[in-house]
Amino acid sequence: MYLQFRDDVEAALTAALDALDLPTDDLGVEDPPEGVDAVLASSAAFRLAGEVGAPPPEVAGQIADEIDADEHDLLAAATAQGPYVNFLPSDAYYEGTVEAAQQADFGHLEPTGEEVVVEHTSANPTGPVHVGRARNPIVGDAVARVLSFAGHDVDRHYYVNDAGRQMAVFTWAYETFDEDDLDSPPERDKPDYDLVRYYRKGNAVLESGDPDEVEAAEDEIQAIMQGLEAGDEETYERVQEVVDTVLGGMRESLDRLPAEFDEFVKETRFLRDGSADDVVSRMKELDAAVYEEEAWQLELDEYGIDKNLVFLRSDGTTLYATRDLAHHEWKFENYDRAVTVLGEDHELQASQMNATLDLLGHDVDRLRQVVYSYVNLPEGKMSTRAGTGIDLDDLLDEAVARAREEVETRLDDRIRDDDLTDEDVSRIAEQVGIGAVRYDIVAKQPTKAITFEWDRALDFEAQSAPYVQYVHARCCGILEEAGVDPREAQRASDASGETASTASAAVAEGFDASLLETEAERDLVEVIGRFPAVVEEAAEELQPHIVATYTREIAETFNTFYRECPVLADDVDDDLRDARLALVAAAKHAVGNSLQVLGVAAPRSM
RNA sequence: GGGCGUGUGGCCUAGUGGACAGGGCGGAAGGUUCCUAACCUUCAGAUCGCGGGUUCGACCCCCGCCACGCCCGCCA
Repeated sequence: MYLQFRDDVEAALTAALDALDLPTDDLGVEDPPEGVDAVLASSAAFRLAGEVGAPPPEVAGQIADEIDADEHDLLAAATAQGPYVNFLPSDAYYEGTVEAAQQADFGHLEPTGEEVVVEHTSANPTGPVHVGRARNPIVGDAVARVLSFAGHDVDRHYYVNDAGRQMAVFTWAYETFDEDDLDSPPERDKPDYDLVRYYRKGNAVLESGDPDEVEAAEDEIQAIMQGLEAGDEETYERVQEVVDTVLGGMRESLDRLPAEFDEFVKETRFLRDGSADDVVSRMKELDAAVYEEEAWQLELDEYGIDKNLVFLRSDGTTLYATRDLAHHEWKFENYDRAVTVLGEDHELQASQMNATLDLLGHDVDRLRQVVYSYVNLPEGKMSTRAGTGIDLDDLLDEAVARAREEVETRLDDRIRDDDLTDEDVSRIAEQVGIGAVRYDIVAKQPTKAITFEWDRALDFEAQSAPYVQYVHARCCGILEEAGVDPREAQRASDASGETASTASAAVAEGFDASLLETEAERDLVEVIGRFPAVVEEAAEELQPHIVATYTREIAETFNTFYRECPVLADDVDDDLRDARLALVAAAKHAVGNSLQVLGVAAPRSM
């Protein structure tokens, strides 16, 4: 409805400017500040003042006068307020918004038919996922969700680095050492925690072991790398055993977020199917290709990159970057667009790859990156190899434990008589704890640096997931109290909008939105109405934190409504009650679905 | 040294060149016979890193500087 309103405003504005014989290329449509009684406004008068030869307020007046609101159903009036033209919504707009938000799939945009692959996380399978990288799966999953909401056909990929030196080291170490050689038992009974000990042991030996031992190890590591490059099946099997085992453990941790993948794309695939060789041969033909110091390189000066990209070693083997090029050509073949979520330390690489793909004749506009900076500890970086850092599992466990504590202390002075079961307590602890972690990360611009602190990451008050989740629970509480099955309602918002719930449909029947006339109610309708536009913008910009900002706003607005507008009180007239109930259902969908975009659970009770 | 990114009250954070820079935490003071107080209300607190410039108008664009982070391997 908001999007339609925006179309109407643009049409009306264009027509008015045409009638006044003014240029229509800059409509200046924007969101008015808080306290202004309009859904949209235009600042075009500022720029047109010179042309008209009159001060902006006068121009705004002329434009407003030229607009006939009656021509547009959703528009009540266009009024000049100082230099601005404000567009006020009609009753039909409020009615339509509340109506539209009754649908469980509220906020999903029209299918675009565009196939998009979102690659994220792609951490080397060397050990447990730690918090330093946790931004990647959380931001990546949210990006995938927001694109999906925006109507795209989304696949999520994890690119598995199984062909590099790290995995060769790991394989050698795993095959060489025994449990007896290791210093300590695994920190958890999980394969990634088990095997990372071999990786650490191997690296320690390589760094400061007996020279003969190190030399023998290097020979073995080289043999493994050469074997992979040559497509030797036995070597491949040996490495895969380590890769798949560790990856299995990492997946379990990622699933908790949840961050799930449609495909784990292995680097060795592009070695085995010949596509890495193929891209190498085409690169050699490029004008920018040079053969220096026995290695094939690419000069990328024309892209402002003064560092040559080596794409074939002097021993004839490929590099990570080469294989990644083959990987991206594969993406281009199979998808319309590709989004990669990567750490800031990979930016140069990404720009080199972009430049190379461009040289190879690809349309690099189809490729976009979302860059985030790593989460550090107050004492410094986290490292799998060194074993410094906080494991994601530990963070999530602690989050859930603290949330549980919180639920239990609140149990005593609970007003609501809803008899939370032990299962409810566990469910809430899980939803709130993990939600808080996700929200804390997804709500910030990914380029901002984060220093990890327990208390900051696990604050359950104010601008946090629980604040928003609580609003959802309040909505569910009211609906339940009114006789609407909360599980129906819940399922509706979980089902990615396949079917509207019967419960919500029942609420939608016969309400009169014009009864919603207090400021608190109108504000709430207006904020709910913006949700599709928020999804649209977040998808366009690949910035899920925009949705997080929105959830805070709608939560705040709902809380004001909640305080000022009783729904089920005895002295509330039946018609008003129905209208408000519809509004609550609308809010529930807007809040629930915006949380869903972020991958944060929407609890039906807290 | 070069490239990229970040810099908003004590702390964290939002902010398409346009209507008084929004929130939150922490601090101070209040609110629950009423649909969940993980809530709400009020107060104090800002030279938007610094200096220039463009513009009718700059946190936002341009130039210079400072601080911090990341990168600059025939590693991944």
